[in-house]
Amino acid sequence: MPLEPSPRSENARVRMAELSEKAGLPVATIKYYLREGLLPPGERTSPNQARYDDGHVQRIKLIRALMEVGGLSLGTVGEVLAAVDAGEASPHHVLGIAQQGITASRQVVDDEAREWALATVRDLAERRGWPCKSDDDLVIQALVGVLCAIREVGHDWYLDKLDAYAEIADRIADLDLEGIAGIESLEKIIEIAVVETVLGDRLLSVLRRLAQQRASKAYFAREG
Amino acid sequence: MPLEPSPRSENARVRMAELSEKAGLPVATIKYYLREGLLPPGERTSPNQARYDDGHVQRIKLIRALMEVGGLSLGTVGEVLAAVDAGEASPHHVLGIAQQGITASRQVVDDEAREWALATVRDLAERRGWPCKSDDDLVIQALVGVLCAIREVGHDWYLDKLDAYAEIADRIADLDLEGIAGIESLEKIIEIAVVETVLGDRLLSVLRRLAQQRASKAYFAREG
DNA sequence: CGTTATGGGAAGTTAAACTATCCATCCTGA
DNA sequence: TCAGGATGGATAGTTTAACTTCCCATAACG
Repeated sequence: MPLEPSPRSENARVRMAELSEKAGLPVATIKYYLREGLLPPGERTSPNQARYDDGHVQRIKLIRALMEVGGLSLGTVGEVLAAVDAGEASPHHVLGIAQQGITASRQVVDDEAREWALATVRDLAERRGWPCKSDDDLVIQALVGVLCAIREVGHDWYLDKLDAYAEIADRIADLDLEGIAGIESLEKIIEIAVVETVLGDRLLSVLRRLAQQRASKAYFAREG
Repeated sequence: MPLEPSPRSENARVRMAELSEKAGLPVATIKYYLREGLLPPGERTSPNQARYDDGHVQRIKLIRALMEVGGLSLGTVGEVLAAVDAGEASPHHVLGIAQQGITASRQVVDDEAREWALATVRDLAERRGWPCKSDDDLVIQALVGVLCAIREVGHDWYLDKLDAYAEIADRIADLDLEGIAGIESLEKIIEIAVVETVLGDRLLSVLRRLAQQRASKAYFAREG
């Protein structure tokens, strides 16, 4: 057991083996993330040695959370984190990337359907006073895709409730904003926005499932 | 152009080529889905010929929507649809499968963290009057995973808002239930529940993003 | 009755996300 | 100081998912 030098201080500069242990990932995987640029290189101590710190551990945990909980691909995580690091002008843009990454390659082919969806979105946005400038905004595109999918699957009735869901979305957004209020660092704001939405989407979806159980139990008031 | 027999009635029994066209998928892919059992076999017209109907088209569209919009893997789609077909006793169970499929393989390793998350969930459920019987329920497990991920990533503050999000989840669930009220066929109910939640999660997440743009614009009241 | 399509299955492909193996240093404990 | 395990860096190999391609014996069409 030749190694155990660092006195385990709170923000220790550790080497690969310990980073691997703290992060709960095999060394080979961490090396892979380094190669892919998802993880910044360690701090050099000699031409071919390096140390890693708590920032690396946090970064790895964020990567895994975005993948495992948020369902993003490693590639999308890379794009999102790169945008975060770059302090990309607006959170919207960064979140657009994540959104795009989640709602994978679904560009609607049927022109008529896309036209209908676009009109629906514009109407909704106007009713709620939402910004809806460019039709080719990533988020708008995603919404168009979702709307078309719901229609294709034959559940148009569901769209009658669009306004009701939109109102709820407004309340969620207000809540989300509280998490950002008072923070100045743009980079921090963007990271919070990413966590809040990517993980928060999942959180809300699970809570929704639990609430559905409560609701259906109350409604049917029999075995369930 | 040797074929064009069916008079294009509304619910025609078509053959592979036309099914492929209506569904917008290559023949080979449809054959693959048949092999995998995601699609029921066509109606035989001779020992090795078959016809397909609108049910097949709908099924394919559902599969694609669940994959592309809902982000489920083909395997998860298969499990979910099998459960739907089997008229699996409760919608909860079916949705649990989907939930599990979305929030991939994230079983928390750290015992202490899991214990904390479980306690948090139980408290929350009690406050809201939610059912929370078995700790090993798939949905509970998913929630535990999400909670741990949020904590690991260092955004504990986010969890202070758990109750606020839970309240919103309750309102969503009530809305969701409207879509099911009045339908008797259990199988239909389950399908609606699946569509409402898998596609509905995504719908809500996109609406949320749009609402966030509105909210942040209003809050910062400057460029963004 | 010759051409084209079909159902069915085996094998090949592509991409993502790792995992394994090398090897020339490096570092550490005896 | 020096032997042996660890490290950084790179290349090649693995595994799984989701298709695609290919093939062939049988069917259907004109």
